[in-house]
Amino acid sequence: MRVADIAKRLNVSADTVRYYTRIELVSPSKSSNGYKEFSEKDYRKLRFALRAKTLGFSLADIKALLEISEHGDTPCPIAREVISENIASLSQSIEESIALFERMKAAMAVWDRMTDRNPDGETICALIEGWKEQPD
Amino acid sequence: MRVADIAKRLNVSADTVRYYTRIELVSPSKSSNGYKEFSEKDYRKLRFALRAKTLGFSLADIKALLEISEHGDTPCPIAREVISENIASLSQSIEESIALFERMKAAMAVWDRMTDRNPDGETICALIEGWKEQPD
DNA sequence: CCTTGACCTGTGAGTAGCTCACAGGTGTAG
DNA sequence: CTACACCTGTGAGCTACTCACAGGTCAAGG
Repeated sequence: MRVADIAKRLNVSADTVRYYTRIELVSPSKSSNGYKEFSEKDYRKLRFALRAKTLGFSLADIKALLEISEHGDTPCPIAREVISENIASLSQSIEESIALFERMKAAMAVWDRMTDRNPDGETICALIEGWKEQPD
Repeated sequence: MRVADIAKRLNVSADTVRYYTRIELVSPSKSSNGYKEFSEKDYRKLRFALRAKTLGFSLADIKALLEISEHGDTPCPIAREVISENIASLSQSIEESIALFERMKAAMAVWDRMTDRNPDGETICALIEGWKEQPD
């Protein structure tokens, strides 16, 4: 299989397959004209990578898991450890995103209230504006 | 003021100030030895940038707002437009993050149930594993 | 006047995970 | 054999920093 074939089978872009090859998640052989030639094993590795990605694994983590597996060991203890860390950090980043979301909505709300009374009011902006207050 | 002074006043790292200068959010003059020399106006611009960032504006957006403002126009209509778009995309990305979070927790839960019965079970891993199923 | 040494400086490169631009190769129809 | 569509690999670009590094600055001490 070449890049376009395997990309279609995996339902991702050819560029993504090329990128995964570039970071050596897989190392396809090269045909005489220099084109990448993917094996069935490469396909399964990439499929594994895409599945792991839906669980939030980074490509670096995935690469490590594949290497452990290639070594004959089970990657599972490490997979669990990683996912457990990821759960913690994702939980935190969701909270931060929600806090940001609230700030953004609050800013918009202030602006909406202002425009009721003051059609050309730019008051939301004053929250962040004001760097020009003095001439210099 | 030099990099370290302004960084301290803004409570950010000197590298951040240097970065903001590099992307030309501000363009401090240079003293004879090549060091950046920040004015009070630069300080206010950077303060504006940091405030806008807490509302989710990207540095590219902020740069645009500053340029509009410098031109003598009010950046507020654009600021509102941008924040409104950002609210939509952030809302979506929060939903996606939560879905990911659920998938991760589900995977961990499967693993927990398995280990109750099967101390060395690596079943969570089977969810993503299996790329080695055939020898090749 | 000189030197030590702490601290500060600018610049270049690295991060994650692609995506895009680009010059050139391949393969098939006519 | 020549068009021409399509495919290829590689290099660079994206965000918002952060870090490494070689060298400059400056006050204290000799």
